[in-house]
Amino acid sequence: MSLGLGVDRGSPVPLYFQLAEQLRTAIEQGRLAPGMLLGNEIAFAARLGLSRPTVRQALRTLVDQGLLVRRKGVGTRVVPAAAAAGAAPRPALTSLHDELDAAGRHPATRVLHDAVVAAPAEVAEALGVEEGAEVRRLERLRLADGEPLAVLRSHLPLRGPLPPAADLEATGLFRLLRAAGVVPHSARQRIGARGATRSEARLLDETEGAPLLTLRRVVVDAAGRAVEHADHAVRPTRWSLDQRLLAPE
Amino acid sequence: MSLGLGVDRGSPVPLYFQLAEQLRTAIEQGRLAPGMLLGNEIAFAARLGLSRPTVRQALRTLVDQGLLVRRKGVGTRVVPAAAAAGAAPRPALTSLHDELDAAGRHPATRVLHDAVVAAPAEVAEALGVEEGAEVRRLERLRLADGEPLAVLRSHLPLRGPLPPAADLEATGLFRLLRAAGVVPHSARQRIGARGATRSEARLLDETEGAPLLTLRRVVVDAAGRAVEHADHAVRPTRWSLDQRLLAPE
DNA sequence: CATGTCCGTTTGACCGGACATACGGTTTCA
DNA sequence: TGAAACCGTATGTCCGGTCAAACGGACATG
Repeated sequence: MSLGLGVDRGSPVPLYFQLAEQLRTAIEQGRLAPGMLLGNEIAFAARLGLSRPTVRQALRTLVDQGLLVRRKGVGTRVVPAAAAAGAAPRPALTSLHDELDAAGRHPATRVLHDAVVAAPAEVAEALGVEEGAEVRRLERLRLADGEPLAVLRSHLPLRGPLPPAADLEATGLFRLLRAAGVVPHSARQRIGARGATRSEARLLDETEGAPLLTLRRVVVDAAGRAVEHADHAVRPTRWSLDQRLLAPE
Repeated sequence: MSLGLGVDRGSPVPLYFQLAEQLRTAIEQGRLAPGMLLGNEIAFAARLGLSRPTVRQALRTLVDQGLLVRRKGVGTRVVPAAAAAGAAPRPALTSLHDELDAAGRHPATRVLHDAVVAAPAEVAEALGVEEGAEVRRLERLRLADGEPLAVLRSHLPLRGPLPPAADLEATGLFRLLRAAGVVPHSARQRIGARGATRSEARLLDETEGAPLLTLRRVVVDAAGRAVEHADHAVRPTRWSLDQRLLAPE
């Protein structure tokens, strides 16, 4: 095979994970061409000194990510386009702040509004609190490289110690929540578009009615408690969603 | 447990799949409350007359879908919010036509343009053909319940028998491609927004500059060959993207 | 009273093997 | 010559078991 495949049993990193990572980089670097590869899981496992379940676990993660395709009676093939598509795992619940950070676009935040208000009907239902119950309303302006990027409107349930407003200008909301022990688990997200309101236009340096990308999401933690109800409006000329989709079987 | 759990060994449906489906419906119907459930995989497996790996395979699919959370030394818990979020598997590469169909919104299509043209630079690169090579350019107007919904612009590589234009008015492009033996495998998608051009506005019954949701995707098949380069513009007042996101570990 | 340690429990990782099923090419038969 | 039957091969499913790692509470210690 001449690929530098081989696992380190001394490492605390699970064997299946080591193997998956090595295969992924091999695919992305083009050292693994399309065609019948990795032929025969059993022989492959024997060559690596691993058991078949372990090898299968590694292959499965790559199949889940669309890098490999398995067919019964044939074998496991590499999807060549995966290399071009780059390392894009499943669409994940990410933080806009961290995303900008990772892209090297220097995020910054200005807190426009931060107060406890009575929950509007829609927010109350999404957060699982009674209508009119007190929630924290947060409105922020997110900038990237100094340019206005998005208006972020959030409603948070009043639970536990809340992050001080000052910190919100320094880092992202998700990171503060996580530091406070609130771990986001999953979210429902609706993506749409609409024209900018007058105030949004002023904040975002756009004209009234200019097209904005909208993200409405409800984030919950592992216990099922609502963490955040967000309603964001983003300048589509400065940011867009990039996703990788897999066809269902 | 008093849940109607039990697998049918006579069925051709895999045991782990039967179990996963039963657990999923139990969760969605609220028959499985949060708290420590399914306690102890080993006992659970014994109770069902299955082996632990089989049970774990069932649990894993549900964990992947965000319905369960496992913690070492604690157990496997049900995520209650999942019930509210509904049965939403990972974001999949779906067809707009089929999506409307499933929602009972009676999709229809008008072919506005269908011709072989020289590939523009961007399209050529995305499709993996040389710039200026011949590709099929397709422009369609998609309607839902008789109302204009989106302008669909596609570029298809000239390969194999192409679906006749007449069929395009009757059904979706994906279904025709699949019938022709071209199976979509994965796609990269970019979601944005912009103002409607004059011609789009006329087609969609909007005003010029009205905000539109844009989808740009490159679809590839399992062999890595590009299947379609699409550039769609959708009326956000009539349709929006609904997704369910999972937090990474 | 606070802190650190031990320990039972539960999932995580890994191994070996067995049989079923689907695919693709070959061989055989009409 | 064409189509049907056959067979090798690969993944899919399922089983049994072992050891490690992490969590949470009880216990002992300073």
